[in-house]
Amino acid sequence: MKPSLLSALKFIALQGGTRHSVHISSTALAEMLDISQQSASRKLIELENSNYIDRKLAQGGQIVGIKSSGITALKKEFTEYQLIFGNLDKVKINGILEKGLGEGGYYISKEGYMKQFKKILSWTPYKGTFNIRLDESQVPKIEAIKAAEGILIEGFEQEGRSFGKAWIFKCTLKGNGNLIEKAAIIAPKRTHYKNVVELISPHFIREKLNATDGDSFEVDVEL
Amino acid sequence: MKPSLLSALKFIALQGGTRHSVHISSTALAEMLDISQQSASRKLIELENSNYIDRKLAQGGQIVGIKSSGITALKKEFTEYQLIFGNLDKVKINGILEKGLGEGGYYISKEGYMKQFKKILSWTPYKGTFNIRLDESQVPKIEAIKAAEGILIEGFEQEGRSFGKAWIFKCTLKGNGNLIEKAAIIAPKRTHYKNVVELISPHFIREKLNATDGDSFEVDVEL
DNA sequence: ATTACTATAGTGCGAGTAA
DNA sequence: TTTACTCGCACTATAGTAA
Repeated sequence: MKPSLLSALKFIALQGGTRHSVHISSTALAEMLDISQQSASRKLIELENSNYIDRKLAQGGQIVGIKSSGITALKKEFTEYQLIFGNLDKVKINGILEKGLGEGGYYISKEGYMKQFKKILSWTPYKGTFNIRLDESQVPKIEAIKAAEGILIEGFEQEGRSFGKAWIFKCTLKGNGNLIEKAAIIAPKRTHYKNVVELISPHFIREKLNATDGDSFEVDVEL
Repeated sequence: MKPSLLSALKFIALQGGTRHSVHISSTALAEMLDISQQSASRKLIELENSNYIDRKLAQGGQIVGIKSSGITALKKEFTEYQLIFGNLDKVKINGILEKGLGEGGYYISKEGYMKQFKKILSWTPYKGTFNIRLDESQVPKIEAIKAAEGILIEGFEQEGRSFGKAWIFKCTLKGNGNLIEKAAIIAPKRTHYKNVVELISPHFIREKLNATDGDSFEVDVEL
């Protein structure tokens, strides 16, 4: 959704449009958004064509209701601002199981990391990661999760190699009709945008949940 | 602030930019906003020129920090979403005292209204209103307050005239170094955008606070 | 009063590219 | 790899206006 459309939708919402239909005019919208009446009119048409709102012309304006996809868009926005201002203590992210490269398992099984996991999580991770690929729409969430700064795992040197710092976030995992209570997201401290999250857990999740690549999962992250 | 700039600023904020400087690249921003790298670069320049962010070019990208005016802009946005989704129980609005037309006093002093005020507020309003003019930036708040639906005051017929329904919102009033604990905003149920709110109170506020037109006040509204 | 069409003006986008 | 310039074109906004 284009930012300019969103701001028009937000105006309607501020009039109470998420709760009931509201009477607005293109002139009023134009004033509010500081654009011309004609542009405001077009925005309303665009919002309607994109299925975000219902419209009906009426005496001296129009009756507008925000449809569910419009409310979803606004909620997404709201959630992002909550993430920014730390108003959330849990975030749900959805994605699908992806085959790992085995790398994750190699790293986390290093004693330098394992010691810290045991101490912080009070369980011993299975020596492999469970990788979940998120779709693009979830990226802000994962970015914000990283920004939230989880529990710090210290880096260390071993066999002449250096293993970097990482964040972990406790989480639960739902999928295939099961719930895994003990799990955590592990993310290198210095990484950029990636839409795959790696989970550790005391269980060999793939086997326990009888999961195959492409299965859908929901991760509830504690911030 | 233009909606497209705001969405760029929000991206920076989601990276943690409200808390500390973040390393981002125009390419990453471009992907996220689904615009070209060139446009993303331009947005960052615009944000800097508009004093919303600090920038410093760095190895493989740039170090960006959100300045206080940027944070203010984001908070305003956040507040509006909180208003939309009813996540606020109090709203602060600021404005200046304006001479009333005497109309408000005429209406509220009608027995049909007064009876209801006494019952709901447990105090008897002074027979006049205290009118506060808000600047444009506060309009979303007053719109949202109305959308929140306050305590309903019923309409009635008297002397062949009909007096309409109204909402009241309990509030407090701060200004001239004083605090008025007992006050309420009264707004006709069917009105459109007006940037003046009318307050009632058991006190003759203008006298009690020794207030003159143009003085600044803060109204804390209970939703 | 409205909404919203058409025609034109102008802004902003992205391709190409330099540093 | 970056950032960010110029330039041409396309999209978008507004003026004028009808309904």
